[in-house]
Amino acid sequence: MTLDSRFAPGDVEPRLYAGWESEGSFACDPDSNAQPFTIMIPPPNVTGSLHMGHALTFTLQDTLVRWRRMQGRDALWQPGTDHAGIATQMVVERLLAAEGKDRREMGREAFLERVWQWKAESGGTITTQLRRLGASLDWPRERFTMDDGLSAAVKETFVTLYNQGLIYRDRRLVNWDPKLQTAISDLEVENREIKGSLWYLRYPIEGEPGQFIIVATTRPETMLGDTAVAVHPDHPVYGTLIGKRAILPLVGRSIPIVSDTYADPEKGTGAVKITPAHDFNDFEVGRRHDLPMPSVLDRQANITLEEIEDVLTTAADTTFVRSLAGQSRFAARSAIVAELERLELLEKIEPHVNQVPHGDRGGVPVEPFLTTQWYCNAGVLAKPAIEAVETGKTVFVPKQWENTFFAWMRDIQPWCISRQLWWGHRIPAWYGPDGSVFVAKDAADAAVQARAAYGRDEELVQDEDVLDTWFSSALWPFSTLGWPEQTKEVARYYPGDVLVTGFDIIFFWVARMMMMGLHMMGDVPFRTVYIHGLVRDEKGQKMSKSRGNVIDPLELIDSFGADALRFTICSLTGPGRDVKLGASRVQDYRGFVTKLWNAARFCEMNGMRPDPAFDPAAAKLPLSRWLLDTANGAVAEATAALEVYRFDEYAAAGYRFVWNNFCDWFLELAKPLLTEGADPADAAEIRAVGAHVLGLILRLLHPSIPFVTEELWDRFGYGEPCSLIGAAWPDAVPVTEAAAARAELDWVIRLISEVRSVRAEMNVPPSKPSPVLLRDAPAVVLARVDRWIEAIRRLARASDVQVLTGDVPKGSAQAVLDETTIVLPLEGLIDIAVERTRLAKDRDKLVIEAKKMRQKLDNPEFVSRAKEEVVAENRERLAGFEAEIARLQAALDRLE
RNA sequence: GGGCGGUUAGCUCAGCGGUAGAGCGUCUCGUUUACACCGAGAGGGUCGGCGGUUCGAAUCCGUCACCGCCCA
Repeated sequence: MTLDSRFAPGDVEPRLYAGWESEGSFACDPDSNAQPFTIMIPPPNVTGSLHMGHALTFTLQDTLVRWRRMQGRDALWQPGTDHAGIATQMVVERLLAAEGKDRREMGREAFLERVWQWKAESGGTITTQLRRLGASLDWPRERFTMDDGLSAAVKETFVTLYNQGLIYRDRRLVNWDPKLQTAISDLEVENREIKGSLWYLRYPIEGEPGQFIIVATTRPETMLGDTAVAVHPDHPVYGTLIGKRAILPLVGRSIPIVSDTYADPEKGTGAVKITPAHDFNDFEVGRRHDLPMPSVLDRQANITLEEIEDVLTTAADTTFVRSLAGQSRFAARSAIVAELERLELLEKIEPHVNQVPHGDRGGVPVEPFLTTQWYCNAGVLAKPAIEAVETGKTVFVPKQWENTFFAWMRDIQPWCISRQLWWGHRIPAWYGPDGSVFVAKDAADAAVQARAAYGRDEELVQDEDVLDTWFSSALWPFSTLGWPEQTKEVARYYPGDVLVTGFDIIFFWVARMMMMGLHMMGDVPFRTVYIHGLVRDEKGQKMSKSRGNVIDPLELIDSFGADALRFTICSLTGPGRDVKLGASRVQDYRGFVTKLWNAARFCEMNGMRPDPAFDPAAAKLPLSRWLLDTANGAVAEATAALEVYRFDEYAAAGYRFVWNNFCDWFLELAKPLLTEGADPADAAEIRAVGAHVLGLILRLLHPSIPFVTEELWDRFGYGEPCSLIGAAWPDAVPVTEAAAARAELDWVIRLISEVRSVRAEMNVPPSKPSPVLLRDAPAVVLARVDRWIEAIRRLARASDVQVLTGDVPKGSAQAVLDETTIVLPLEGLIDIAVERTRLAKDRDKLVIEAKKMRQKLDNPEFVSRAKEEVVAENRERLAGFEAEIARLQAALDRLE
């Protein structure tokens, strides 16, 4: 075999991924006896391409899935994509616009055909890209929210909820996006701070010439639809006007001045104009006072006069008002303000910052708009979902997010589920000639219902609207498994184990899956919700096209390999933290992949080969036992970290073990045992244990860096090609006399480190080896020295190691290691003054520590109140400090 | 206005009652036959401020400041 000097991810990754996929390594097995482990992918938009947020969430999911699969679980990572109603329709409409076409000219059927065609051509982008990341999704099970099965689930759910009265039609204000010309839900609205104005308008009091009530408004353009002025009952000035009437300027309508606590006496003038059809608060006021609710904006948010025609016939300024018809809301605002100013009905204008609702897709201000829409009674569905989290049937990690979930769910509003789009699940409702509604899974069913209702066949027309995309997403945890059919997948893989997603999606998706899962399936959709942060750039800024700081994960994969990107993501994913990521971080972590590769090369060069017959319990050498014992610790740490979703700790445990234990010490200390002339039995054991632990490392790290580990696994022949993905997660092995091995290796490592440290501080060049003399060394230390003499020579640059019985040679450097004093005779190479300073500094540091310790122990409160073991520990430490201080002082004295 | 999170070494972050840590960067030294995407060593912090609880606080409580998110 002979490994290349560099790992080449670009060559390896596609080959291994294809290997895994073709061997069915990602597949779950519904017939197996193994305990299932299920993760539902948050279906990316079919329009999407892989961005850093995807790279984060899918790396974490893949790490979990690969780990559980190695633990022997029957892992299902369910793939699929979302039809993304508005987003997809916008993409295709843009394409059509480039061709000079418009969907309305094409008609619904032709347009939908075009969207499906687009989906067939371009909808696979993201799934291809997920493969580049190494995501081990069960691809043959891939689903799409608009495929036949999922559409059946949507209809089943809609009909069920309708029959239960939980889905209904209602005429009320909705958030209307005038650009997309559809209703949207509260969640799809984002408030943006806009610097605007507060206009103070004078409304003449009816029958009292020269008297006005001044209203303050941020939206003068909607005044045409005013049907009242509201004043707080306790208003000091305007309170007396309650019950009188005002004349709406321009329109001439006589409107009541009503008493309502909604009018805040502190704000503006304390009097507000009431436009029930164009403001959520005003709508409520309108209901309370039984006011007319004329709309004066149309679907495109242009002025329409249709609903105020009745009063316009007698209007004061008909010509002006008629000129507004068809104007945009923005143009109308300017025109109205100018006209009121001309009429001296504009009191003043104040600068004002207000929150303006914008559609999250269209990006334009949304309008409250009075229409009939379909609603889902989320309030009823939320109750069991809240309870499930309260009782721990579903747990959020970090737990913090449960508060966010509760806050939203306890105040949830009716969910507007109808959209005036074409791309989506068409609402399964049909209307008879008299407007009667028949909700059914298909037209035939609806016809049957209509016949029963009318006593004859009537022509039915299906509702034109489609459902909110999130309606079908809410069913994802069970619709993908075949529901409403009672498949074995539904029985086996529902509920899922963990949902991994970002906090931005808790309301949109997590909450709705909880509601639908509990209502339709009678159980929560997942046991755990792991919420990760956002990916930000290196400076902590949100990535966005406008900032120009977007990093493309595919470019990072091209440059550094998928493993480097994945390991970086794992390393940086702490609990509840955003991930700040730049190319340099990925480059840094690539170093770890390279390190692992080179360690493996060394193993290979030194004849370490997998040996299935190797029994760790039979290892004799302290070095072997120490390595096996340390590996046990790393496995325990890594496993514990993954169990609690600490990806950072999992990565760190692997990093430390590979770099600081396996490479820095095991391989270095093994070198003398592998040279010619070393004991062949020792060499054989070291080779076997090295190969064993390398195999363990590959298994331990595979979930986060699947490619390099699989490549090494295959090249070394630990198993069949592409078999690491299915190998067993490592377990602790029994290690004979582990404590003794730990004590010995710990001592060797500290001895070498001490000698290195002294030499470096004294500026002894590595080219000048020196003898290492040991003073006051007990027998156990001398025995160790005997065993480790070669390693100490190499790693501590020692020409020899000897016992010092007589005086310390002139010009020696000294250091204290437990009861032993290390003496480096370096006459001529070191400066005695520097050595004195160095020893004194070491001593003084300890003196300060010892003093603190003594003060603590002299405090009777501490001794009587602190835990016994803490007191004992402090006593031991103080004794240790004092002994070391004495030895350092002795070393200083010897310098004279 | 309400809520949440953050503030620890130059940077990114762990630690969350009992000896202040890691990675990266910095500085010094070094090519010793896996690795310069390397090795060895070193320096670097009154743990945001102020109070309190405790024998003991980076850690618990209160309060303030600043930063960031979410909701109104």
